[in-house]
Formats: sequence, structure tokens, C-alpha cells
Amino acid sequence: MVFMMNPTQSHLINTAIALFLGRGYGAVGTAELCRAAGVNKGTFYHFFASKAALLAAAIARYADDLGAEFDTIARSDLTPSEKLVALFGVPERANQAWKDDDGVAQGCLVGNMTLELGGEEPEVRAATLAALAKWKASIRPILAACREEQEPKIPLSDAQIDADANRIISLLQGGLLLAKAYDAPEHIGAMAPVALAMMTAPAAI
Amino acid sequence: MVFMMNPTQSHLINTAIALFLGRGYGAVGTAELCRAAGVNKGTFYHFFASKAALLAAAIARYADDLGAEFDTIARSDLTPSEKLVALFGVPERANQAWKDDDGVAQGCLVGNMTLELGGEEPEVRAATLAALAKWKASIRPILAACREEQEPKIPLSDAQIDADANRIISLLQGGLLLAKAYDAPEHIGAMAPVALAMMTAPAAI
DNA sequence: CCGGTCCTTGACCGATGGGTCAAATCAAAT
DNA sequence: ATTTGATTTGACCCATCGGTCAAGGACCGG
Repeated sequence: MVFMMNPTQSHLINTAIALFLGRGYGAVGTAELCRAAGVNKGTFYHFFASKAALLAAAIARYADDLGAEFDTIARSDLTPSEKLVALFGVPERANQAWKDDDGVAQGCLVGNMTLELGGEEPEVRAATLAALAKWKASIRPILAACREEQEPKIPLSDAQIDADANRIISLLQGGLLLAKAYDAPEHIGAMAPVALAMMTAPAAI
Repeated sequence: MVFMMNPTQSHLINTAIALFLGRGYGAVGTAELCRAAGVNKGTFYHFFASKAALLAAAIARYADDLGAEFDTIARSDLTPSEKLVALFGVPERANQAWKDDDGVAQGCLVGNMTLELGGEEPEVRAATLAALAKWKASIRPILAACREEQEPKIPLSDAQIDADANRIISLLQGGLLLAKAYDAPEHIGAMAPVALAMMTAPAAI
């Protein structure tokens, strides 16, 4: 999918990411999308079967980009706890940049589309689930290292780590939602200490 | 606003809550709204200046209802920690009920609309901010009691309690987002232990 | 110079979007 | 019984919606 993609198609995807993030799926029409990308209707439908298909592709690219940043953190030489905290810096910086450039914190494409479209548009739902799965895969090793560091003796269950990963995603998305609500990206970083508290809680969660 | 409201208007608001929650703002048209409420277009625009105005009213009612449940918990005779955990049961039960009835967990109207509409539609944004403020007001005394119980000596700063309240809202909304993504209401309750860990963290957050 | 494939054009389609309006109906209050 | 104001009706407006299509370019290996 990522190899040798047609530049027009690629540009359409980038335009979609920017517009859907900023104004939502329903509020952005195909005509506006084409105008913004400098492309004609026919070209749009040459590359994508539908508006929903474009969104699915946009989510996939967005998820890849963000996942790559998570992986970079996971592979860095920070301590597990520092890595955990660093995760929250990624969406926070992105939202701060949007706020500086466009005047508004826009949240996260995956979170936004999940709440706007829910179960409708099956291919979009599939794309969001794939995005969450990818992010969880990037985060899981960090959490395993955190638990290891804390209680080296106790063997880690996969289910436990998976539940932890879900909670970290929730923390990120909860912070992102508040950031968009208040147009204040710092709410994202404010959840990092909670993640830390959760991973070091005396009572096993 | 709540006194002696016209029944037709009230019914329109309830219909709006159900439809916008389930399918999003952009995906539900005024015609469908009217059909579902058994009302004509003209009647709709007799009571509401626009589709956005109806949404604002729907958010206000939704926020009142949920806030009342939070208040009931706050005034109960549970311990502060138990109250904190009980908060998460409210949206979890609502989503479980939707899942049982309609087949899908629908999230939270305020969270859904915040991510779908963001800064657009000023009156909607005002309604969501009011909703968050109301919920925070209900939650704040519970958090103050938790802190009190933990460290009776240290005086509580309003800013600290406010930051705590924001984090609890984030926890709730993060859980709600995952619940909608996976159509699994239990992700909401899964955030309760995190709230507990946060309020009892050895390192002050 | 050819044939074929990929890409692009822009006009066009029926349906639906949010919103308006003049006229009809209803419920008191006089 | 009449007036008055709030409520309700349903036809109507036009812009925009997502999507289609027949025709042309652009670029290829041969």
C-alpha cells in the first residue's frame, strides 16, 4: 500500500487527513475535498471507491505515522517509565502545532472518527480497529518493561498487558478529547502522571 | 428552561438525543428527525432556530440527566472511594443498555459531539462546555473527600481539585471512546481502578 | 508510429440537505 | 361568539450531496 503510491492519490489522502481532522467527516464534502487537493471529481473516484474508502485510507496512513513515532520511543534508550510518559508527548505536540497553525487543537483522527461514525461504514470501523491494534502493539513492550521493572518475579500474563494497553489508549484518547473540548493540548500531557500511577499502583489493577 | 416545556418540543429533544447519539450529527437530517418525532418541518423550526440549536438543547438535557445521577452518588452514604468508582457505573450501565436494546454502545453525547463538531457551531460548543462544567461540579466534592481521607492535614487547593476533576472526566471519556470503538461497555468500568490509583498515588500528581 | 493502459477532465445525475412560508387549527380568555 | 396568540401543517426553495460517465491526454513498451 505504501510502495509507489500515485502522488495524486497520496496527496488526496493527506488532504483528507487534514480536512476530516479539522471539520469532521460529515461536514466535509467530496467537492470541497477535491477543490482543496486541486483535483477533479473523476480523479477522486478513479482512486477511491467512495468517500468512506478515502477516509479508511486516511486513517491507515495516520495510524502508521503515529505508530512509527510510538515505535521510535519504544526503541529509544529511555527507561520504561520515561517511555511511558513520552508517549503522551506525541499527540500533545501535534495538537499544539495545530493550535499554533490553524488556531485549534483537532484531537486525533482515529478518536474523532470513532465517535462520529461508530459502527456505521464498516470499512472505516475496520480501519480504526486496525489503528488501535497497531498502537497497542507498539505500546505493549513498554508496559511489559514497566511491570518487569516493578515486580521482576511475577510472570506477566498477556491478558494483563493487553488490558493495560487498552487503558493507556483510553488515557491518551481521554486527554485528546479534553484537549479538543477546551482547545488546550496540555490536557493530553496531564494524563501521563495518571499512566504512571496506574503502572506503579500498590494494589494490582 | 425545564419548567412547563411544550411536550412536542420536549419530545423533539428526546428524539434528537437518541438519533444524534446513535448516528452522529452530520448523518442525521432534519427530515429524518421530524419523521422519527412524528412532527412536521415547520413545527421543528417553530421551536428551534436551527438544527444546531436543537442539538444544543439536547446536550443540555443530556448533561442535566447525567449530572443528576452523579449528584445522587455524591450525596449517597458510600465512602469517597466507593463514590469515585460508582461514577463509572453510570455511563457503563447506559452503554450496556444501548447495546442490549439497539445492538451498539453509543458512547456519550457530549464526547461524541465534541469530537465531531469541535469548535464549529458556537452554541453547541457552549453547550458542551457547560455540560463539562456541570459534571465537574458534581465530581469535585467526591475528589475533595478522597484527598481529605488520604492526607487530612494538607490543605486542598482549588486548582488541584479542578485538575483532578478534569482527569476524571478524561478517564470517563477515554473509557467511553474505547467502549464505542470495541462495542464493549466494560471498558468504561475498567477505568475506575485507574481513577483510584490516581487519587491514592504515593507521588502527588 | 502504434496500441494499450493509466490518469484526468468536467459536465451531469437524482436525491437530499437545511430552512422558509402562508395558511389552517387549536385553546383559552373575553 | 369572537378575538388573539401559540401551535401545526405540508408544500416549496435552491444549494449541495455523493457518485457517474464518455471522452480526452499522457506515457509506455514495441
